[in-house]
Amino acid sequence: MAMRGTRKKTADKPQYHHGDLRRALLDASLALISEEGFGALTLREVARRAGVTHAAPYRHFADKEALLVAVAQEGFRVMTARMKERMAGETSPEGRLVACGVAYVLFAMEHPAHFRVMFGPHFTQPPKMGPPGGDTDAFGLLVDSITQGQRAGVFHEGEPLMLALTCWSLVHGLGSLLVDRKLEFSGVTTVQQAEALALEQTRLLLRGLTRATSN
Amino acid sequence: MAMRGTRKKTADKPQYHHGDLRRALLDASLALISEEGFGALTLREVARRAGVTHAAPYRHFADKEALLVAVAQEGFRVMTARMKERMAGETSPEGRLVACGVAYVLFAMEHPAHFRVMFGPHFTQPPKMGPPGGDTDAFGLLVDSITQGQRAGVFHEGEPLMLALTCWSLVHGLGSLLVDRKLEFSGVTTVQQAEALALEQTRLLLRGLTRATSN
DNA sequence: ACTTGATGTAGGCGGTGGTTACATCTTGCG
DNA sequence: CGCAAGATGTAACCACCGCCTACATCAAGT
Repeated sequence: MAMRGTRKKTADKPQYHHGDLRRALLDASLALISEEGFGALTLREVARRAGVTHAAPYRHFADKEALLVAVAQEGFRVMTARMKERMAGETSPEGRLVACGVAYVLFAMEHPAHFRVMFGPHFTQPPKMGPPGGDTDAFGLLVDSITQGQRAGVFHEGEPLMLALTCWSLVHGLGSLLVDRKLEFSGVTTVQQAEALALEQTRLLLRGLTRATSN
Repeated sequence: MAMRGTRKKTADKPQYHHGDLRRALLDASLALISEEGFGALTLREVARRAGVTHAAPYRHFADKEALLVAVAQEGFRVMTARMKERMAGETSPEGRLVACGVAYVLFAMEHPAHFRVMFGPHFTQPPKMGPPGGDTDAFGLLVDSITQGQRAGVFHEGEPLMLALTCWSLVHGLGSLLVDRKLEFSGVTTVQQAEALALEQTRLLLRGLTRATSN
């Protein structure tokens, strides 16, 4: 009963069974969440989109939650990388902090499915992140940029954790509102508009963080 | 036969078999979301908790989404009322703005199920809110308090909509993080702690909003 | 070649869910 | 008192899901 070539419509390179099903499953999950929402994420539908049987994913993920955990971890890696990349171009503490926040919002806009999984309420156990300073420690980058600003004397004194939470709240709120399309009434839809808005908002908060200088 | 004593005492309307099934369904939905999460919200389980058959809810809600819409609208009413109540005690523009933000976060902590439904991503059509100034126009309260502060000369000039979006982002982010239990690592769990944190955060942002002179 | 392990297929089991059609009961009213 | 109308119960339909087992296929090493 050899039926070969059933799944591929075009005779692409005769890959292995699938080539990299694990990657394909992750991508299918992200596309599915982006297009149909979190509630539509189903192992069977993910397999369908990847062009395999509904049992195949179990060769790569123990169960549905394991798939979600993988998505979340990948999300934290990508987000942290984006932040580092964006902060690298800035030298001043203010610039680095703003870049950090803008990167967060940009990540939400460009990877909404990752964002939803990472911060959504559907985990029995929070996916463990790497050690402080690791490639998933996004929050550490934020705290560091604040303490550096304080050491440089440009930021107000105060508990760094609390200040970091404030910054996080701001960008997480903006990111969430954007991802969930609650700001469309205000005309903010494109990535560029979101970036501009993030820039304005983070600068406004920055004004409350910095010491006596006017402006 | 004894169906009279099973329900509430405040008989504002003649009560039928169940008394007020509509109310009971809403309450069951809220409890279910709070306890088991949004994904566990199922019409059948809601009916189960309300003590009726799984088809009974259709006498009160056209479908599952209609139930959610009702929850969301109620949420906006309650949130707006909470804001007004909390802002009433304040006279200064700064005080009113802070009260507005703190009320938002408190609402999220005290009504997490409402909050999730109101701002969650699972609506085919956003539930229509009442007219500006109505009992569901929470965002209007925010914008008003900002324009009043500008008129009084204590807030920085600038597009009120953009400033309002910034305030909204901050409190929405904090509310979301609290509701989704992402701040437990920092030890913030109780309502009082959340209120204190909201107060600090809004005041920090306020410092960026106010003009040079005042503290 | 032949074995072996990873990978994917075929099919099924037990269960849930939204929804509808129709029967039954309760209530308020004429 | 009896009945229409509304509120709830019963039963059923159909789709889908998560997970599991048995089996086929393929790539590669010896």
